[in-house]
Amino acid sequence: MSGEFEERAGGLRERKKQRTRWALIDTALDLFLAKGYEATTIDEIVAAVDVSQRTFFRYFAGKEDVALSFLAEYDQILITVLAERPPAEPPIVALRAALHVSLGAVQDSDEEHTARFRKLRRLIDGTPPLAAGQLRRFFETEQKLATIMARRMGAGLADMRPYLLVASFLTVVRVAFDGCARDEVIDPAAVVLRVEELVALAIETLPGAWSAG
Amino acid sequence: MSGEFEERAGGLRERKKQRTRWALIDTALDLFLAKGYEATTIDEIVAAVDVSQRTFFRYFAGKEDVALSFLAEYDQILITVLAERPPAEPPIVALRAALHVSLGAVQDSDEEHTARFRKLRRLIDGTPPLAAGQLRRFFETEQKLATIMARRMGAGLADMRPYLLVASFLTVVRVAFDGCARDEVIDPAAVVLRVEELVALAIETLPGAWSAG
DNA sequence: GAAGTTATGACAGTCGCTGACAAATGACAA
DNA sequence: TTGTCATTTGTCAGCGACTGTCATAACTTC
Repeated sequence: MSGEFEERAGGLRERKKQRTRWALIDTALDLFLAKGYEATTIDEIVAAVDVSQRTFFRYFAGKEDVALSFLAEYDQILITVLAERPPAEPPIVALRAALHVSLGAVQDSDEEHTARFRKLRRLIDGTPPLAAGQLRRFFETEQKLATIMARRMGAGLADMRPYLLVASFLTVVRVAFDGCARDEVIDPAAVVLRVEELVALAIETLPGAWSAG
Repeated sequence: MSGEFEERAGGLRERKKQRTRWALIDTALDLFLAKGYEATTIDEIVAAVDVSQRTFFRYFAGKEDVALSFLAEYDQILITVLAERPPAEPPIVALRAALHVSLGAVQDSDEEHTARFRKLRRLIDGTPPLAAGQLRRFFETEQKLATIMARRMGAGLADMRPYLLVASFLTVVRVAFDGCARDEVIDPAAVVLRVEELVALAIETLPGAWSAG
């Protein structure tokens, strides 16, 4: 399911919008890969899709956004699932479960969507603005997850422990993605595997590494 | 010592350069605080300092950089000190020691520099581009520290544990800064205290939080 | 004080991005 | 089908960040 959005055909208008949206995304990704991110202009993208530049900026917040926006879906899954986890569950277990569902959605993507993941992954390495953008997305998700976690843990506003836990958890996930980039692991299934492996490694080694202080 | 750079007067030329540099930084910070970051144009900054726009971009990589660049000094301290710590020391102890030195440099700043910290701190909250920029700086420092840590720990390239430790450590520091921002703690001394407190809290609680998985 | 190096200014241009208004297009009811 | 309405799109004009180029000015060195 490359997106539960264009499936629910809300009408011709909505369908058309989704079509341009994905056309812009795919064209942008291809151009970015072919000529480089910075060397590609918005004008080239919109010319290829045959829409006006103004329309581009009605769909996306900026050049960076056209490449990264479709990842937001998975952040949302993470947030939603964590919020619905049983409150009695240990925090780290709940986080891991939410991550598992989110990564599962990545793995269940159709061919088209998998191709986008691959392209984006190859693209982000060696494109600092995109790497920075992804970093920002992680941070935004962290804020939302931390709020949910604080409620789960019944923590007061001054209690930093939920923030600490969520932030360090997402950091592990991010490090896993970075590692995949470094080792040129681009297949979504392989990436997913590696993320969960690193979370397991973190659970195994982090307590010891931190408690030596 | 607001910077070990302008102290070592390398000649008239060098002194003049440092003077314009700080003039640009201070003017920018003041304007950003007065009118807002986005509402302030580079033209306004350079007009106030009476240099050309072109000169501005010879000193700084961009609008964001003029506000954040002077923090780089402290990242550098962190890196240098970690590299010089005795290899036998437990990793977390070495990180903590390096952090202590870096934060010590912040506390030992002169009045002028302390004022800059305050301004920047007030500025970053509610200015997403600057917050994102700081996030990026953290990430860059993380990469460098991780490399040093990998060498310290005698870890191979595939071993992610040094990355994991450094990244989670810097995340704790970052969360501490965020907490200061949220609670409007702007005094450098208070910020420093809070960061070290949160690191202590993390050492106390993170192992337990992570090992429950 | 002359020669050489380096910083600065002026100018022109590209590109990302936005506001405003008019034209086109799909939605819906008569 | 047709007319009305809401929404989307294109056009245009403009701002501001940022860069390359080249001449000029400033410091440095001998």
